[in-house]
Amino acid sequence: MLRDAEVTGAEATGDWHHHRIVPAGQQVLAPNHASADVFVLCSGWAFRSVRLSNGRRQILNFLLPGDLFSASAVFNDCCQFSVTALTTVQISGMRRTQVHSRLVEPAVAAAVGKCWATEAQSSDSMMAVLGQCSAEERIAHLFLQLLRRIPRTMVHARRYPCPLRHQHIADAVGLTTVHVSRVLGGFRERGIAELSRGVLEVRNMSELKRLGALS
Amino acid sequence: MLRDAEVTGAEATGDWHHHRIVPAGQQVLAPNHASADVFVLCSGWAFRSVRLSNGRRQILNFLLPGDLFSASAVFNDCCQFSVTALTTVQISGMRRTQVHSRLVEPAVAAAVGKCWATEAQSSDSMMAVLGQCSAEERIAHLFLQLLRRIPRTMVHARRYPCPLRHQHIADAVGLTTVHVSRVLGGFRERGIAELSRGVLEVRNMSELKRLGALS
DNA sequence: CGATCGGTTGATATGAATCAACGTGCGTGG
DNA sequence: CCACGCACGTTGATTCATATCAACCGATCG
Repeated sequence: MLRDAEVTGAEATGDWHHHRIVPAGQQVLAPNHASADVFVLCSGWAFRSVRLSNGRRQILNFLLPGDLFSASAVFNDCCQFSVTALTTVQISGMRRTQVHSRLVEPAVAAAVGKCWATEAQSSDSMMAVLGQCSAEERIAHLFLQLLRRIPRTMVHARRYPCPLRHQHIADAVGLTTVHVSRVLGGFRERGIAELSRGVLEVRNMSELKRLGALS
Repeated sequence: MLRDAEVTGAEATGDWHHHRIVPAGQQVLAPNHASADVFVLCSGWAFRSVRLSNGRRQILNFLLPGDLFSASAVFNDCCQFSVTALTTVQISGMRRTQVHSRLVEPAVAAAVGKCWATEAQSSDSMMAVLGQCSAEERIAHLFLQLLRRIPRTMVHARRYPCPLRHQHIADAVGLTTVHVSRVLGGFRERGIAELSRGVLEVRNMSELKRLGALS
């Protein structure tokens, strides 16, 4: 959990707003601990996940710069998920009370509402994918979701930065790493997409969309 | 969609609040239509679902009396899901603008926030179940979630009202009706639970919890 | 009385998991 | 600079859970 001693930058910005840097692979937020803060990811990639009693892990979503850890954290002080850094990340925390007091500003309320709606839609489509889609469709859908969110400025010649390992994909879409490897091998053979050394290269976007579009 | 001609009760309560009755099996809310209202289920059961391009349907959750169709509808006027009545239902619609203006009352804001947090947690656990659990675990988890929400006053001798058909269970947890039938047969044989003619009878709660508890 | 719907059961097919071996790149320490 | 270990990915063989196909049954309803 966030301990005061770990917080940096609080002095410079006032006590309602502070920053922290977490190296790749480390847990950023532990589950089932109350916190007075609402967190935003400022740089790097992270993911939100839960650990089940059988030891398995479900990745609930991936966090990119600008994402709230969870929009519901605006009203909820104790979250059941954990957040883990995928790359080195920079996070910013704001006091929940401070966020609440600014909710009277219509622009702030609208922004939170929009964030909320986006998250809800994304959860809904993930449930549909996990419940109804094949392995290929699941992975294609995950890629498409990520592609839409990776900033244009980071993309050159359809090569998208994407620091996921097979294990992350497997835990996000409910497959094993072995099967993820086979499916990605198929994508590569068929000239659809190729994930290698932190780069996702899309070779046939329309085929990827055909596989991964839900409706 | 909701047409004004279908709205009943608006005269009695003022134009910011109206009721409607929908018979079992009918669609209550069509996907991808904007609406100026936020809806609450007042009586009966319904479900929220999406239809995929391959024709398959994912039930996202079941709605019981008191549930908002979706908490995010408070800020979002166009939803991608549909809502269908499972039994005859009574619904109430409130003008979104009216809800917004009441959000300044701390009690209202807290209620919406709590509703939001509950929905988010439920989505998260559904994603974990769909991604990581076996057929038995999925169905047990669904039952446990429902049991917690069915009002005590409706329960006699561990017999819970539960108007789901196998098809609804199948679409909610991502299985076929045939396999749902086999799993429920197993539950019956092993004296865990029995679903028949709209009643779910729990015979061994601790075993059901062992199967369906996530953590 | 037939038709339809929901549920059950058996036989078979198939997609993904599991088990196991191997390769490759990379950091670490000798 | 090399040897080693380790994490990650790939591939093949096999197993297993669930889907699919098909037949049948009982209840309900026009």
